[in-house]
Amino acid sequence: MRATQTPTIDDIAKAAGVSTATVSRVLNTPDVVRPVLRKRVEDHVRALGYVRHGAARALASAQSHTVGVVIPTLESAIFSSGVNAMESRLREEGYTMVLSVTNYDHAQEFIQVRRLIERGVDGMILVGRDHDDDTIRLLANRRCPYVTTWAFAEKPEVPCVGFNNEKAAHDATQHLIDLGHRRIAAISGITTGNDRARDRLAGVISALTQAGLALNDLIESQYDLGAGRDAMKQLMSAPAERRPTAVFCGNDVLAFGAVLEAQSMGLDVPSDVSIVGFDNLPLAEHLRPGLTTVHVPSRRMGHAAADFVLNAVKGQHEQQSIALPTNLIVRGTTAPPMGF
Amino acid sequence: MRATQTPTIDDIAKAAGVSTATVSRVLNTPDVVRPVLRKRVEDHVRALGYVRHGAARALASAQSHTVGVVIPTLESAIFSSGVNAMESRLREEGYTMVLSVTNYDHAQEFIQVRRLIERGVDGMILVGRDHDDDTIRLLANRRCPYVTTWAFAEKPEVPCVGFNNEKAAHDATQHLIDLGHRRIAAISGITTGNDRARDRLAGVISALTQAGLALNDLIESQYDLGAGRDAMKQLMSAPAERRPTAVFCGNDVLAFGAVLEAQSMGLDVPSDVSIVGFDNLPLAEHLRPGLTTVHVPSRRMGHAAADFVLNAVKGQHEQQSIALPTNLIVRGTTAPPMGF
DNA sequence: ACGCATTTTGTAAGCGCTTTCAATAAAAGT
DNA sequence: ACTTTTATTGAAAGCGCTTACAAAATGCGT
Repeated sequence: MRATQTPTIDDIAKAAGVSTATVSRVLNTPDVVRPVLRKRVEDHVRALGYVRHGAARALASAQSHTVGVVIPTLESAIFSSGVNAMESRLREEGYTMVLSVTNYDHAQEFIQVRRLIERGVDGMILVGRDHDDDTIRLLANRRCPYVTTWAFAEKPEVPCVGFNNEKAAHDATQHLIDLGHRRIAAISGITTGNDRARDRLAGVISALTQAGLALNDLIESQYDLGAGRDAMKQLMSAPAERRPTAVFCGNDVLAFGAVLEAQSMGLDVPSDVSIVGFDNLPLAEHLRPGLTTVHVPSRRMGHAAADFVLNAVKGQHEQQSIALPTNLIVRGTTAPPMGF
Repeated sequence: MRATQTPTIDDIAKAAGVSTATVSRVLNTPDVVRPVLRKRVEDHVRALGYVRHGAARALASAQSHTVGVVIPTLESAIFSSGVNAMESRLREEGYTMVLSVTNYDHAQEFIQVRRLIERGVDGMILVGRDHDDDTIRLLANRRCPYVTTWAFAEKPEVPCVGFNNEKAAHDATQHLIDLGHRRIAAISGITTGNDRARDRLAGVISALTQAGLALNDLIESQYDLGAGRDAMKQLMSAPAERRPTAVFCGNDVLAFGAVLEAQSMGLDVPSDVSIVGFDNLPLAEHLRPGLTTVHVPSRRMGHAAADFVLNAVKGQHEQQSIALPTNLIVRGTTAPPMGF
């Protein structure tokens, strides 16, 4: 009579002449039930087109087999590769990714995290070390395992699987200094509420300071091509003797914009101005000239972050945070300053 | 005694001295309960830090407030903007997006769809018109509302919110023909199991045929920069008199690769070879020269697709499929062929 | 003040599954 | 052959919530 309804575990049990407990077992721990029975149940499962009811499972077992991922945006390519890696790793392990976007807003992040907890995610992956106290407190109260990514700090207050933004930016800047640049400017992402942008900028400044230099100029800008171009235009319109000979960009999108704008202005990259980016997006290697940039192991990081939460979900507490290496990839957009 | 446990609706009910039904009501249909009581309950909800249990809700109400989105990949920027739009629309409506990736594989897609149904999504958004019969049948059997995107057909067998890939490619090709090109080649995405790629190619060929021309050359390639460059190199290494004077690229990533490769080979774009892309990714406008490409309203489409499923979830069946317009954006990579 | 319609609340029965615990069957000792 | 272990199964109690339905409270017209 309920033929049209979607079949439940009871239907299978009845059809196979076993108890619901047995059906549940062949579905979850097959090796614990006798092959004869297992086979019989499996046949009926197939025949009836049975599909498990996730909510019921989650309610009964207190596990949703779901992990929340909260990122600033999906618009740019910055996070896509890492998120893709997380998804595939989670999927391999039988988990489903629930994705939320915050638009770089901590208040939004709190709301998203809350929602994900409502959805009953077993664990959570966040971006960056900076979060509302509320967010972290909520996670802790609900004992929701989580890990932060795209950043790493020596004495992290939160578990993280990421890389040292400051050091990476420091190295990139050092490369410019070593090349002989003295007037170095930066186009940074918006630093407010964005620890990655802040750390990178700090790295630039520390390298500069260490070399007895000061930042030539600084523009904070949105992470998009147009904004990068605008910023570059502004930097390059300073009088020649004060104009930077090298520009550090907070990410590759900004750097692409900077290169393109410089070229539009009739400037040669790198002979008129050197540019370094951050992320090593696929385009970086193909652009003419190739973009010197910091390679970020986003795929590895995505995998590692997924593994980290999954371990935590499975009871592995007290895991060490993981620092992944970045490395500067020198291509064609950097060279010694003119006349050096 | 269960102070450390996460509070349930019963705890709230007890604390506020009302029944669980009332608590449920202030949570779901607040205007149906007297202000005094509502206030009292809300206070306790806040005080105890109560968070709804999604699985229990879903089980009891047969609604998860969740929508599944299944896309080929997150690696390239092709889908990110549309997915971002879906997410924000769904979120606005109180729904959560569950994202799955298929890597352009229909069998994977079936598995993902199945998993999402297990997770109890209320609706689903897929990409393209082509799917395994199993997938469509499963969706139908489970009465799971869904919509397909990034494609549109006049007499669609499945509901869709998308655009006409064939027509768009036809128009782009016509543009090349109108410019005077006669030797036109195509770098297509892998057409196997990809209706968008197939439709675009069909559009190219139909425009060509209509003009009494045949495709000069065709290369199917992965959707990535490197593959685009390789394909372009191959096309351009034909003897000058047979070499195409214009190349249609199945998407912008391929087109970026083609432009970059042509330039690397010392060819001028567009005077030596014209190139058109498809998608109008942000970079298209900034590249030098600007890429002539088909603008795809991915944001609008994402919103519309989300609205479509949401309506379907709310009982609006029999909705019309929606065709969104694309339009050719002529920039600097196309010009009449040399000596025309 | 009274009866009726209407609005608010509470009672309790599930939603579909997992899992404990006890019961039974099979295997292993002696 | 007879106990003791061990491997399989089933009965049934929830998991935390929603939602008929019934009951109680309120409002209204007269």
